[in-house]
Amino acid sequence: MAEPAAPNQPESAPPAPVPPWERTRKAKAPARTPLSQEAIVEAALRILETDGYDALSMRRVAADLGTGAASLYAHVANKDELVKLALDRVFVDVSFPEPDPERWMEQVREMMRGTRKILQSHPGLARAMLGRVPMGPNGIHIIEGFMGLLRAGDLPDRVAAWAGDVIALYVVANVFEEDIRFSIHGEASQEDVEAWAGEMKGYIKSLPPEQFPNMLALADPMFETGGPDGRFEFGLDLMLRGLASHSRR
Amino acid sequence: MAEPAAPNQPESAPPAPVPPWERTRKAKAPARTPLSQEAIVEAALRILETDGYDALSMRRVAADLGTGAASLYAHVANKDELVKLALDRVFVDVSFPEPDPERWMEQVREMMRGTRKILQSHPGLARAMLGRVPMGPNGIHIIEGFMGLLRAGDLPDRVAAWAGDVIALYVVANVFEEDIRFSIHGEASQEDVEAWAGEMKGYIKSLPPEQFPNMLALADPMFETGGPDGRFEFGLDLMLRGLASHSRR
DNA sequence: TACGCCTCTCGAACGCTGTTCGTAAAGGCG
DNA sequence: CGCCTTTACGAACAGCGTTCGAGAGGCGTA
Repeated sequence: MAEPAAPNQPESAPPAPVPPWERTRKAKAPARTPLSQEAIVEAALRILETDGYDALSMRRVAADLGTGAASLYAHVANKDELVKLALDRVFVDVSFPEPDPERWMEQVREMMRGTRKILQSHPGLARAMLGRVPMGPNGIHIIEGFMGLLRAGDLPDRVAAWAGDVIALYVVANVFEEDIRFSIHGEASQEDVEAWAGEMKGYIKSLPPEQFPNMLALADPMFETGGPDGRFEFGLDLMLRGLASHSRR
Repeated sequence: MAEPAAPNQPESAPPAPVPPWERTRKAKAPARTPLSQEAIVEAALRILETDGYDALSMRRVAADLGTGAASLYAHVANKDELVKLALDRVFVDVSFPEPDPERWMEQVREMMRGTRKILQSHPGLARAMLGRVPMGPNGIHIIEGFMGLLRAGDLPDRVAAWAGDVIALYVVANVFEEDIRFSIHGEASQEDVEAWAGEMKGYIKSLPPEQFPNMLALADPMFETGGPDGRFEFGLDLMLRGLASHSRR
């Protein structure tokens, strides 16, 4: 597929041989399909965005590029590296403000919200981030900016450095968990979630009170969804409160 | 394995037909290989424990049981259910104390340490927990106990309920991240980790100071490993400090 | 211009995965 | 003793990441 006349178009494939005049004209331009690392990474991101992590396979990326899986390996060592490249690529869009000691906590909150949004829009990237220090050319700037915000909080160095880790892990894990819930239960609507929560609540309340007094007491808040961001915000706030207790400011 | 007449032995397979006397003897006892859900779950846990998550495949479980993969599906709907069953099975070993309002925070700490240890000893279970509410017959008791501890902290109901989620997510994510690091870099020894940290620290310190002032300032604590538990304890403490700020006690 | 080199492409194949199907065998029951 | 339900499981399907090796195109040199 993807002969000179129509490079990288998955569904074209005219079986007719290329006419001679076209062939000579092509001799100058890159006649081969212009495969490149950048194109591959972008195709991968597109798949991640539209079809999720499980749909991301080397064969699928290659197919979207109008070629075979083997061709990718000339530009990318393996799938792991591809995912890592995609990860760093997406960090271009994470922004961070100039640290302001007066409102550093709110700034951290905003930065984490933004990071979460971006990870959410590319299901599978969260999974790819876990267990890695994403220090690509873009990632390293993000980390620098994040550390700047934490340092504005006048925290002990060790607290600032380690808290960065913990908070980042929380954000990533939060998105990953959500991804998994999607992939298990399907992309449930808010109503479906509420319905499921209601069911669970009913189940909890049917438990023997003498054996499960605490779950019974907490059944309502436990299954109060809090909207799509409520619980995320709560956890973020919990950690920021913990940080505040370290701050000398 | 090690049955009377040696069924379930992957490498035995005597091609000779079973002698008649043996055959009649068999008629009473369960002649078929005594496959059961329990045996399958236990085999799965054994694999998880010794060879990690990536080694856990239906074929491998079946092979360890001296049978074929298809046989498992009579007792287990699919791999996902198998993992879920294994998850609940392992929760038998999680213990939790009688809530003591005087030291509830320390009790939470201990319970989370124990949970982490158990998850660590079965790589892959952490992954299986993400995105699930592990409410099996055992899991539900664990949750009840955990909620009891949090309630002993005299927190607002919503804070207690949601904090349980957040803290559990943190513990699981922490172990999962560690698992992944293992599977990427191999089971690195403490010295390897220290060596890698030293390398990274050197790299950070070689960065242009005007572009990366914050990372430079935090390079040392950032790559101070803190031992195998240091960072986990720090994160746990961070969240408990946040909880303390909610406590009415 | 012609040739050889060198890089990129990519079909085919390997060994792995989870899962399904259909057959075959064993146990309990009439 | 024979039927019938339950269980076992080899073979196969569709997918995966990755490797190999043949072939094609562009470029530098003669």
